[in-house]
Amino acid sequence: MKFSQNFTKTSKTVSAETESINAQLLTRAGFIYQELAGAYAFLPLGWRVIQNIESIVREEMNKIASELHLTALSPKERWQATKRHDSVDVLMSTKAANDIALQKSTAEYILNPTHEDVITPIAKQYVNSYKDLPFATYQIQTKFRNEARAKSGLMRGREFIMKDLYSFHVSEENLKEFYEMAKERYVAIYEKLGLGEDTFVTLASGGDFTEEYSHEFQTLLESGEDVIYLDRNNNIAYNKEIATPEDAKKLGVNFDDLEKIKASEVGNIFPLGTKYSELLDYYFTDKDNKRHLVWMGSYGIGISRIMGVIAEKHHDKKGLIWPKNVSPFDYHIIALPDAENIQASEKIYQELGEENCLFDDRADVHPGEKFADADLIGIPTQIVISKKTLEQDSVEVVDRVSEKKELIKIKDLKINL
RNA sequence: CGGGGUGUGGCGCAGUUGGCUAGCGCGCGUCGUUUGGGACGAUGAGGCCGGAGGUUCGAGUCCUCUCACCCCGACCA
Repeated sequence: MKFSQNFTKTSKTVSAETESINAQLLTRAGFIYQELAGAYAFLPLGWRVIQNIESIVREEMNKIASELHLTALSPKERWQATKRHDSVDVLMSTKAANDIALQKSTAEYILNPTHEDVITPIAKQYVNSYKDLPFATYQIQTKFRNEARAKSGLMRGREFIMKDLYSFHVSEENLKEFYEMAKERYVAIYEKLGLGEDTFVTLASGGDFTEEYSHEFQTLLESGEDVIYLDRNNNIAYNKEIATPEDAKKLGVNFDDLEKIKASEVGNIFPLGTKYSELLDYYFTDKDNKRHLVWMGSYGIGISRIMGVIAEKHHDKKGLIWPKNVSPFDYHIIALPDAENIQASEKIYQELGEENCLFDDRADVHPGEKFADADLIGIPTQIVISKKTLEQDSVEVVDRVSEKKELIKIKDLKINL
């Protein structure tokens, strides 16, 4: 993409009210635009990051489930059926203004905060036999939760993008098996996202979903919203909300030796058991023609929150620093002004592939501003092209992190990158 | 939901005990100069100060209500 084709701009300043690093940097760099408290538009550069995160998630999820796309709206009856209509306080609902005005209907629609209540009736329509179980399906979609207090930029929104996976089984054992498989896929995802080293499977309460446990994936982060109790060597972690000396003992670790450290939840998995199938009368028939409740699991990953977490973790004074796998582009071509340089750079841009490059083709912008913009946007590899480099048939390849510069012959560029 | 804070051109801000024509920086337009780390000069456009009501000869400034956003806490399926 050419810089001149991107309609957003970078900014040197951001409101003094904006405290969170991810909101500051992503806003200044033109990745996101705040529409209201806890709801952000993803601008072209930001949307590419989201899509990169999504494709990493898809790659792993497709190994264990099929992708679908559920509705964002649902009838309120869906939520009444599971008794969550009145118990879930973050529920957002809407009515059709015109229906109200014309007194045609008073129907209330829910803006889905999650989809257990929605997917289960669908599963029930198609899968009623042990022969069709187990199965799993997932989607990536915008969720709506009326958080009492939206905060910290992308970290806690009222509208956010989430990957949610649901699995259905004939037995607890079968559920557990899949649950472990999902856990492995999650580990692989955070690895690919460049968060692997700092992300720990963390035991947490089952919350509203289940009386049992659940597992969270917590990424160590100074600005995180959670505190976890961690034993790095044995790879054991608890969420503070449930950590007790007794639990620690059960796992053979000394409670007092656990590291207490701040983290941000980037995913969670719940063994739902038969809670929802009971509420929604979801049974399957076994081979002896006996009816049993379906066992279910639910597995989430906060896509947009991950973008926030990455921004919080990977930046310096100058701006963002994207891990290669999620960076909006592979290369940031900085063509220093002078029409000739820019024209010459055009060929390199084509050669490296328009899809892979952000090409700063602005002819009327000073070098310093281009460098500052590139550092702020944070594409890991910068390619500087100037009269100086062209005289040597070369470009200067700069690493965003180390600032190491290397002169590379244009003809060797593809080999060296 | 409790507590604290902030709303003034596109963005970031200043605006004195109420006073005259509401300022500054960035950005934007035009002209010229400039081009390896956020250039310079000239010139110009753009705001009835979140909204409603009130006090006053006079309100960005004081009062009441309200909306929005930010921060701390509670909550977070």
